[in-house]
Amino acid sequence: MSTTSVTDDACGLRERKKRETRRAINLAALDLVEEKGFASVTTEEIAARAGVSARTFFNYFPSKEAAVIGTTAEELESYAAALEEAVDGESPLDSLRRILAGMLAPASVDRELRAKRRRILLGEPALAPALVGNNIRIENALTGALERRLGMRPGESLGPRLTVAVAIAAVRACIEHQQNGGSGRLERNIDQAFDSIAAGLR
Amino acid sequence: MSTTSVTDDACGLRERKKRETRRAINLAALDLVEEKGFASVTTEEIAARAGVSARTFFNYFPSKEAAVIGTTAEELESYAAALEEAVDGESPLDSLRRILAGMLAPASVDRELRAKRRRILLGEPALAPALVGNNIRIENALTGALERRLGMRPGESLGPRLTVAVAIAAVRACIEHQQNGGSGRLERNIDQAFDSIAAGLR
DNA sequence: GCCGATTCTGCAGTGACTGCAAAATTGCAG
DNA sequence: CTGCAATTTTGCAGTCACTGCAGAATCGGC
Repeated sequence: MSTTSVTDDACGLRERKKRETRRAINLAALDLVEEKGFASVTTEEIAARAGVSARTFFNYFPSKEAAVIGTTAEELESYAAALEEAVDGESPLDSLRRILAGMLAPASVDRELRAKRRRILLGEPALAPALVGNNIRIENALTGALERRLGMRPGESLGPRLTVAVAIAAVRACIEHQQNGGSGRLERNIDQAFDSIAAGLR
Repeated sequence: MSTTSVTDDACGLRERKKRETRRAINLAALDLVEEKGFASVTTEEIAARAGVSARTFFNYFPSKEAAVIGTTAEELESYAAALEEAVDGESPLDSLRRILAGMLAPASVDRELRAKRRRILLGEPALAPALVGNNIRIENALTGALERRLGMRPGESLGPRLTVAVAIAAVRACIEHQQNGGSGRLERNIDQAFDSIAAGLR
């Protein structure tokens, strides 16, 4: 009901507190997973370190995995907004390359946090299923955005969903390639992957 | 029931019995999910209907989801073998189109079972995360096969993994498109998707 | 300082999943 | 057939993720 702007305006104190709690739980989860490994961490521990009750933990996240991953609706909206706005001379695939690469790169702000996230999320094989599950959310958000950018109704054409799904798959393939000790460096491989796709795979 | 399936070498009696048990659990799981929905089915029920103890259930499948999905190592190997062998005039992407489409199409044998599987697996949103998780196994198997077909060492190049990941993503996008009430028919959309990819997405 | 609405918390319960050791079953050799 | 070793099944006890519910605490506006 409140007119929450695109990213964030410090509206009520109540809202801010919820964000802080959410963030605290996510950070506690990341730290604990780094210390002991995903399997050895209990939701009670995470809740305790975050300073909330065990029950409140599940008011913020539907599962232990989700608490570690910690993707917020705001992030999704922000990526969607970035894709929705067309940039001159940039194809949808180009935009996706830029946005998805940005999700992985440690940003100027929160540099260490982003790096830590990446290290922990990609270093825990037990999280892989949950991560690809999370990709579905991202795919849906980006598909809607691309449809709007192209002036289409939802589901009108297969095109937007296909483009988004392929782009996400490309990034995921590069990550997987890296984890299996594959050749090359991540950033470079992603560039190469998008070039291959634009040129037409065989 | 004694008709051992197509790709089955009747080795020992012990081995055959394990296969039958595995299959019985999978079928029981499918039936029960169809009757009551995934969330309302317990692993004990599945075990009971399959005629094994609750504990034995977990000797065959690591989770409730896996029991419903029921992908066997033999299936994976069979798909991998199909991809590994090169066919004249068929690019890797073409082979993947043929093989992946074959996984979805109700085969001549087991027609009803395949149809039922498809109906139940795709009709249960709760299974979506597990299904994409399962895709990782398929991706790894197919990536290895394509690497061998191209005479590459594992991880030598990003190419094979990228091709496989994109192909799987294409099929998944078509399914998702269908489930969201999107336009067109599945078979046709898959063809169109692979054509788009071969032509180079933008 | 008071009230309605939201949020937090404790409690009790269900059910997935695991390790362990005894019991049943199988394959094989004598 | 018959014991014997290996494999598989099973029951049991236990841990932990996750849920509904109802009361306690907190917040925002008056």
